Amino acid sequence: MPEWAFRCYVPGMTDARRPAKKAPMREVLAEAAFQLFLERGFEQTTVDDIVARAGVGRRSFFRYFPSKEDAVFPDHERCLADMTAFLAEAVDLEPVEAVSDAARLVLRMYSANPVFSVQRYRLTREVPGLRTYELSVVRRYEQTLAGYLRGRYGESDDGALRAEVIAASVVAAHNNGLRTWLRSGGEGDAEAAVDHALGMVRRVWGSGAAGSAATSSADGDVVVMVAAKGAPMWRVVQQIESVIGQD
Amino acid sequence: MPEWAFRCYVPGMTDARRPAKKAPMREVLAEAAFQLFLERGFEQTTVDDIVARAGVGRRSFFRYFPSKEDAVFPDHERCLADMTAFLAEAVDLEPVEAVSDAARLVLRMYSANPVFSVQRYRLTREVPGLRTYELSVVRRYEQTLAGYLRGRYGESDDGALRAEVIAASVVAAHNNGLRTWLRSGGEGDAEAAVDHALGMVRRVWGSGAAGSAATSSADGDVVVMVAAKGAPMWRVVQQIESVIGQD
DNA sequence: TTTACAGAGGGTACTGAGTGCCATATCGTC
DNA sequence: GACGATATGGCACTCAGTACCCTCTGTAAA
Repeated sequence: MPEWAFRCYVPGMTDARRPAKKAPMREVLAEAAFQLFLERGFEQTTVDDIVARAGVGRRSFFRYFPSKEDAVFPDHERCLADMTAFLAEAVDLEPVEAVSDAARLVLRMYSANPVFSVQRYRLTREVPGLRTYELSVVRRYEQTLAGYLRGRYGESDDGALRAEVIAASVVAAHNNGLRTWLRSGGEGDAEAAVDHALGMVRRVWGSGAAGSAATSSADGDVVVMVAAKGAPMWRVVQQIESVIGQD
Repeated sequence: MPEWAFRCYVPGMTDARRPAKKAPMREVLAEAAFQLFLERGFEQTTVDDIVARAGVGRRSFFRYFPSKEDAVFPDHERCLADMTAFLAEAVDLEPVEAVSDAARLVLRMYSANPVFSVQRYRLTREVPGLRTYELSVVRRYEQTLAGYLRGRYGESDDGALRAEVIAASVVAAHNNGLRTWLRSGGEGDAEAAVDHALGMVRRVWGSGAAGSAATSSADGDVVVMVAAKGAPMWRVVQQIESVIGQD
């Protein structure tokens, strides 16, 4: 575990990565905590153990991390802020594209520190308390995406419902790709795995899919297509895309 | 809060609802806890308060509930078991239909005790700890659905990915409908709200949608349709459905 | 009837997370 | 040097959750 894993934050939307002349206590604590968690396990490590290794007072830990779990995910707050900022600017993007790109910000945070991310993934898988904590983090991302989509879709056509379902789909697809990469030990191509997973969501829900497809079909607006009886709808969609040369 | 709210469990798949001659301690505890949570708040109520009102020893509380939060959701374990049992039998249903019906089991648990469900909803909304706990419960439902879909879809065509995205969509749609009903104070039609929400998911992901549609179009397999440039894919799907007389 | 046993509940003491309060640096500023 | 602000340490407390052991009660075998 290189100590810079706790210092450098990559999605680089805000003012991160000042060289940090005195190794801020937050990072010292996060590193000490994570090393101990790897050595003896999360539940077997007390906050007293952490502050002892970090050489600081116990009270200081809770000044920087509201709970022991927070020390395992020291970067999500910033990433969430970046996502919010990104979406605030994303007014001209197609909505599903926008939230897909927003999800990619999270992926980039993980893939920037593969070793750390993989170790954390294995740790989180083992500890129920960390799994629950991670759920609450993921939920905040999902609500951020849903809030954005609600704003874009407005009240029309079950906008709120559509926003929530799409947000859930994007998060599920993103996490599927991310976990595939994490299970590989950080060896494969994380971007490709997530792009592939998000592609399925974009094809089903995105308006860019049909839009650019129609544009790329020089003949105009008429689509003629043959569908087999009993074909599932997602396959029909795939078929439309292949007919009109999408993807 | 009628005391039967803690006794009668409705989705009735297993051996529930024995009259319970001596008011089992688990229900006594759940009711005492819930009343206290409503009176003075969740965090302001200690386990000692609960066992004092229930007139039992402190140790007994943790024999029936692994944590304080569990006392707020005393019925989910059983509902989860019912869902698992239901899906184990659902081999002939179309997969998306099956998980939609499975989700309706959860809804039925809520709508069986409207007053209790609405009070719990308001309580959960206020208490971060309960929100997090609820997330972990919802996640278990979602994983149950995803596991079933994985089994149905197999390894082909990104089966695992599709399973997770659909499970997430179904859960999101279900929760949207459920929350709509809960926010209404339990006045509206819960089934209708959830059916409507699940309909959107079924139309997009279900194979029954395209299947029965193609079947109902007497002309055969050829679908001719006109799509406007830049139309969103979900609207294209809607259009296909209306063209071939679906829904 | 006595004994053995099992299962439900009660009691006590302990660990450890998280909080509130106050004391103590440390640092820049006037 | 005085002063206020911010960062940190120390202490005491509450409370959730657990380990261990006790009592009681009902039941079945001897």
